[in-house]
Amino acid sequence: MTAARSSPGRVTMRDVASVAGVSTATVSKVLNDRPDVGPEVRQRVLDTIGRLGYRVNAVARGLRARTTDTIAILTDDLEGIFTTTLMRGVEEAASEYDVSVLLANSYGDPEKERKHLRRLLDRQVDGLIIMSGNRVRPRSGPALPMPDTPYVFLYEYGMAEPVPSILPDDRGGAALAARHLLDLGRRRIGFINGPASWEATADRLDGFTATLREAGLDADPVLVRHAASWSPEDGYALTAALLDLPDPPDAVFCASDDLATGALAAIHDRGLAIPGAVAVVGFDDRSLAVHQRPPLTTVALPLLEMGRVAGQRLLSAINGEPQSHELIRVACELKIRTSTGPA
Amino acid sequence: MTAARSSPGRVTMRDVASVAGVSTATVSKVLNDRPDVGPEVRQRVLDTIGRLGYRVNAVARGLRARTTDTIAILTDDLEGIFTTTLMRGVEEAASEYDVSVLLANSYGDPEKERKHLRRLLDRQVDGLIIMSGNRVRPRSGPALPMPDTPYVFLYEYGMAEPVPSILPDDRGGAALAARHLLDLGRRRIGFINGPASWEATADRLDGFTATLREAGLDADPVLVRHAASWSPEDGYALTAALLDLPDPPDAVFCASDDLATGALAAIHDRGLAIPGAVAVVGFDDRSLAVHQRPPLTTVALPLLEMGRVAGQRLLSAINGEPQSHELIRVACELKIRTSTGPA
DNA sequence: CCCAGTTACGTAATCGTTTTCGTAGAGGGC
DNA sequence: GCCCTCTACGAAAACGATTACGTAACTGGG
Repeated sequence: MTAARSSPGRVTMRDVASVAGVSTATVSKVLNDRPDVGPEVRQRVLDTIGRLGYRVNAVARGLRARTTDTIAILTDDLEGIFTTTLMRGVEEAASEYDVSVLLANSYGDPEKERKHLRRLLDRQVDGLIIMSGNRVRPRSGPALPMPDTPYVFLYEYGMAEPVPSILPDDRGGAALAARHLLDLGRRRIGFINGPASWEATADRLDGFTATLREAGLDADPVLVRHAASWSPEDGYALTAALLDLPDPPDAVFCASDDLATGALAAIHDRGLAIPGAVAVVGFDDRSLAVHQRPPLTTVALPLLEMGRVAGQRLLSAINGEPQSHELIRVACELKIRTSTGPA
Repeated sequence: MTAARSSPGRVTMRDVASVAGVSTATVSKVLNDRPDVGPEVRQRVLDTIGRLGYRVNAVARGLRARTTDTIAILTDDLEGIFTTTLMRGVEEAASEYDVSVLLANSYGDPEKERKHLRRLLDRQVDGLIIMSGNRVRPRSGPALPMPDTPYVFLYEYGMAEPVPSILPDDRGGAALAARHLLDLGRRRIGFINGPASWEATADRLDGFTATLREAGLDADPVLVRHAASWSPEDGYALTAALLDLPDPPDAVFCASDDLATGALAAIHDRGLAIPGAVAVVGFDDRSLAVHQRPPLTTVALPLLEMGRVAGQRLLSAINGEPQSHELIRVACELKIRTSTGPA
C-alpha cells in the first residue's frame, strides 16, 4: 500500500501515475501546468508526487523536448582576473531561468577548444557563451560551425566580422574619468594608454580626447603616451617622463590599474602630493586599486553586468527571439577614491 | 543518393545505419568499440559517419546508458580567491575522462544551495564536488540526501562526520616553513597564527611546534600568538608586539600571506632588515606574496593538485571503485623567495 | 430532446540511443 | 554428414519523459 516500487531505480513518472490512478500523460500535464487537467486530479497527482518524492528526469525530458536548459561557458583562461566575475554574471542570469551552466576551459589551445566545443554540442547545450581574456588576434565566430545553437561572445575584442558580442563601454569609461578630473579643476591631464595593439585603447583614447574637446581644451599631444605593456613598470617610466616635462600635468589618467600603480609610485618618488599636486585615475577596478596608497580612483569594468547581459541575451535568443549580431557595450562606472580630489 | 535526410534535424544514428546498409545496433557497436562487428562493416560505418558528419546525441545516450558523463561543482563563493584554481584542477581531471563540468554558485545561501542541488540531481549528474571557502560551521554531508550520487568535499573544513574530502596538509606545510627557518640558522622563531576558530590553525600550530621540538628546541609560548582575523593589520600589530619583547624573534612565520604582509610592514617600520634581522614566511602563496618587498617566502596551498585529486577521486568512485570516507591531505610546497635567507 | 462544443483524461507514438537476445551461416572435430 | 561452437549481425525492447490525437462525459442553446 506504500510506494509501488521494488526495483532499486529512482521513482519514475509511471510510478506516480499508477499510484495516483492516472496516466503518465496527465502527470506530465500537471508538471508542466497544462490547462487540461481538473483541479481534484491535479491535487491528487501533486500529493502523490510529494509522497513518493518524485523528481523529473531532466535527461529524458531533454531528449523528448529537444532542449536541455543548459548553456555552456567556453573560456580560454579560467584563472583570468576578470573571468570569475563575468562567469558569476552569466550564472546569475542563467539561474533566474533555471538554466544550468557548463564550464569548459581551453587554455587557449585551439585544438582543445574545438574538442570542448564538439563535446558541448554533442551534449545538446541550448547556447554558448564564448569568452576569453582580451585576445588580440582577430576572430570571426565560433571555432566550429553551429547551425542551430545560439552564441554570444563575451569580453572578446577583435572580432573580424559582426557577431553577437558584449564589451565594456571603453569610450564612455574614459570619458567618465576625463570629466571627473575636469570637474575637479584639473586642466593639464596626461593620459597613459595601453599598447596600441589592443583594440580597447583606441576607444579609451577617443573618449578621453573627445571629453577634453567638449570642455573647450584640446588634449596636449605631448601628454598622451602609449605604453609598451600594461605593467606598473611602464606606468612608472611614462609618468616619470611626463613629470619631467617643462609644463608637467596636474593629473594622470591611466588605461589600467597596473599602469596607475606605477604612476602612483613615480609621483610619490618625486615627492609630489597625491592628489594635491597630481591626481591619478586608473581603469579596471581590480582589487589592488582599493589597496593602493592613496586608494585609487578608477573606472570600473562592469564585469558582473556584462556577464548578466550576455546571459540574458543568449537566453532570449534561445527562446526564439530574433538574434541581432550587433555589439553591445555595457557602461563603466567611476569609483571615486582618494587618489583624486580637490587640488 | 546523397544523405537520406530531408527533415531539418541533425543527422541521427538511423540515417547512418540506413546509408551504410546496417542496423542501428551495429552503428552503436562500432561507436562503442564492441568486439562483435566485422572489420569491413566497421570501416563502412566509420566512413558513413564521417561523410554524413554524424555526432552522437549525448542526451539520448545518457537516457539509455544511465550516465551523463557530467559532474558538478557546487560552490558558495565563485569569486573566492582560491576557487578558480581549485576548479581548474577539477576541470583538468574531468577533461581527461571526457567528463563535462556543471557549475553552480550558491552565494552561501542554503536555500539556493538546496535548489541547485535538486536541479543537478534532476539532471542526473554522475557526481558532485562540494566546495566552498573555509567555512567554520560544522557540516555533515550534502544538504540533500543523495542515495546513489557520489560526492567529494573539496577544501571544506569543519566536517562533523567523516565524508570523502580533500584538504591541504596544513600540518606538513607549517613544518616545511619551520624546518626552512631552522635550516637557515634561525633559533627564535615567532608564529602568528590565524583565528583559533579556524580548524586549519590547530594543524599549522601543531606542525610548527612539532618541528621545533624535533630540532631540540621548544617553541617559546610567548612567541606564539593567535590573531583575531587574517588581516594585514592584525599581522602588523602582533608582529610589533613580538618585536617589542626583551628577547625578540629572528624570524616570524605567519599563517597567511595577509598576516605576513602586515608583518613585513611592521618589521620595516622598525628599521630592521629583512631577512637580515628578521626573516618572514607566509602561508597560501597568493599572488600578492611575490609582489611584496622583499618577495615573500611562503607555503603554497596545493590548490591545483587538490582540485585534480578531488576530480580523480570522484571519477573513480563514479566508475564503481569503493568509495572511502577518509580525509585526504595534499602536500603543500615551500616557495623560497627573498624574505628568508641567511641571517 | 438533439447536437455541437467544451472539458478532462487516456492511448500511443516519439525523441535517439544502448543492449539483450535470437539466429543464420561459417567452421571444425569426429 | 552430424552436431556443436563461434562469429557477425539484426529485431525489438527498453530508458523516462512529452505531446498529437482520440474520445467519453458533460454542457447549454435551440
